[in-house]
Amino acid sequence: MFQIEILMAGKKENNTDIQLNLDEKDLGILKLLQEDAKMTIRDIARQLNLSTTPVYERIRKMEQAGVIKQYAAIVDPRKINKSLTVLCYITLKEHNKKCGRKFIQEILSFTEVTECLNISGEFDFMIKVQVKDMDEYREFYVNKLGELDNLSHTQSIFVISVIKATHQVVF
Amino acid sequence: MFQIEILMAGKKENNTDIQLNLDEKDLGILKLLQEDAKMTIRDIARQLNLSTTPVYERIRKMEQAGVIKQYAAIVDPRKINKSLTVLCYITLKEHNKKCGRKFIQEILSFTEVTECLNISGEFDFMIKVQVKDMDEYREFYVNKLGELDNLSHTQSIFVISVIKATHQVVF
DNA sequence: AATAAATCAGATATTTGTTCCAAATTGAAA
DNA sequence: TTTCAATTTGGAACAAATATCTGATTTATT
Repeated sequence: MFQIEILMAGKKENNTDIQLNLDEKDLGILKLLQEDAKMTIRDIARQLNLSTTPVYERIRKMEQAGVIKQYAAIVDPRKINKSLTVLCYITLKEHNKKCGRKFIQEILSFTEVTECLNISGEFDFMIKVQVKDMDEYREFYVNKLGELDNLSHTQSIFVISVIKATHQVVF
Repeated sequence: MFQIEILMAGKKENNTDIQLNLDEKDLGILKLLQEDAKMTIRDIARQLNLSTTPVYERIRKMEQAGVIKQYAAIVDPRKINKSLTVLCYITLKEHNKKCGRKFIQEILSFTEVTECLNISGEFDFMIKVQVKDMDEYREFYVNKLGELDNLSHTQSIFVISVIKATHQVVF
C-alpha cells in the first residue's frame, strides 16, 4: 500500500486556494461551459435570465480561483489512430518516498499515459494507456514500463468498449 | 465476461465516418487546442508558421469529421465539493443482450458516474464515481447502484491521489 | 433606514472568424 | 526532368460579434 499524498503535498498546482461559495448561478454557468466552452457570454446570460455583466464577472472569478482549470478541445482517440485503451495496474517493490517520486516522474513523462491514479487495494497505481493497437501497447509495456526498476507486479485490463466518458462534474 | 460491443454497434455517435488523413500540421493544431481551446486562429497560425486560412479550414474539417468532439471547460472537482473519486468494479449476473442494455441505460442516468468502461478480466465494467465524500458515496452505492437488480458482485477502489489526468491524446 | 453588493442596460472599441483571389506548392503524367 | 492540373497557402480586407466598461438601479444585509 503506497500513499502518494505526502509526495504531492507540497505541490500546490491549484491556481490559488481561494474557496469560492458557488451558488446556483455559478453552477448553471459551469454546466453550460462544460458542455460547450464556445458559448458566448450573451448566450449564457440569455439561458440563465441574467445580463452579461454578472455572467462575465462570475466566469472571471471562477477562472482565477481555479474552478475552471482550462478550456480544452476534446479529441476522439479513434479518429487519430489511438483506439486501444488499456488500464494497467501497478504495484511497486519499494514504497519509500524517494522511489515513489522517481516512479511518478517517469510515468508522467510517458505520453501514452493519459491518467495515473494512486489507489487503494491490491495495487498502488492505475494508469490509463492510450495507444494505436496491441503492437503499440506491447512496445510501451516492454520498452517503457518494463524499463522501470521499481515494479513489483502489473496487470493489464483492456477496455472493450467505452460506454460513457465525460468531464462533467456539475449536475 | 460480457462484451458490450454488440449493444453499441448500431449506435453511430461519430459525427460521420469520414476518416481524415491527419498530417503534421493537423496534429500541431490539435496539440495546441487540446491545451487551450481559447487560442485564436491567428495565434495558432503564428506558432505553426502558417497563415490563418489553412488553420481555419483544417479546424473546420476536423470539427466536421468528429476529430474534435467538443470544446469543454474543465472543472476542478475539488473546487466544487466533489473531492472523492471511486473506481467501482461491477460484474453482472445475467449477460444477455437485454439485461446488458438495461444496465447501461441505468448507469448512464447516474450523474455521479463520470466514466463507464466495459472491460476484460474478472469484472464486466469499471465505473468512475465522483462525489463529495464517503457519505455521498455510500448514498450512491446503497440507493442507486444497489437498486439495480442484475448485479452479481462489486468492488470499490478508492482514489488516494490523482497523479495525472489529461485529455490529450495527441503528442 | 442606511450601506454594501449585485445586476441591468446600453455603448464601445477591439478582435475575431471568415472570405477572396493570387501565388506557391505539390503530385501525377508524360 | 518537364509539364500541367489540382490543392494548398499567403496576405489582405471586412463585417459581425465579442468581451469589457460605465453608471444607474435593484436587491440584500446590517
